Amino acid sequence: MTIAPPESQAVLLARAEALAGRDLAWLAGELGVAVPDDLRRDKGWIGNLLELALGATAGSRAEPDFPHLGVEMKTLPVDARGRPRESTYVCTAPLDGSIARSWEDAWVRHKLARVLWIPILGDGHPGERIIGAPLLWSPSAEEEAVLKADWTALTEAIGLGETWQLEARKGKALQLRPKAAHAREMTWVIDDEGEWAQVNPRGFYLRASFTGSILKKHFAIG
DNA sequence: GTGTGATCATCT
DNA sequence: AGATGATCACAC
Repeated sequence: MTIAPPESQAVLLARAEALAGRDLAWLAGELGVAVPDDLRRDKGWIGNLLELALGATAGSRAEPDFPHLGVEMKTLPVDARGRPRESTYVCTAPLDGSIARSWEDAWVRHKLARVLWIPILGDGHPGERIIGAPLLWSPSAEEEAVLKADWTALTEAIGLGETWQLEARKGKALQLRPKAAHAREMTWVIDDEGEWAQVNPRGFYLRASFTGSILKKHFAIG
């Protein structure tokens, strides 16, 4: 079953809102998709299911999920208290020198310019998890300032070849984490002594505390 | 092999 | 329990 791409952000949001409160087993049934018993071997199952349901087109290409709308969709697993259970993957971190020269050009910034967050409630059987109320979001001035500061610091460390600094402890909101099939997978970088070196590929992730603050800001009872 | 979708597994 | 580092599946 294929769903046509939404013609506007309003339509996209309306579609997402119509799914809120449903469980994933229901949605999978509507789409003719089998529900796995757990996500160990289907880590992207929820994300792919929601993309299908909302009419995303980009697939695994390096584009927003809704290219014509400039919107990226991300599911966000949350616990009973409404706090994100995991960090959120944003995109691959370029370690090879093809780094954007400014935050304005950064891939991370474009990815996060407009995001449709879809909270997924529960941590039990995938089919029993509930689709939450969606949030069509753009970073506030303060949020963008934090992201920019983190990105600048992390990018600087990459640019200087300080490979030992490419660890998850850095960054208030944005962090670098391994992003590969396994730890033996390597990519080439030039280290701080100008020598070629091999390191595990990294990706940019949003800390759960950051995505949690986004949800809290928009859904907290005033 | 790289990028997209993420969660798992382990350590502190 | 929360964070860090490791890992799984699929498309191209």
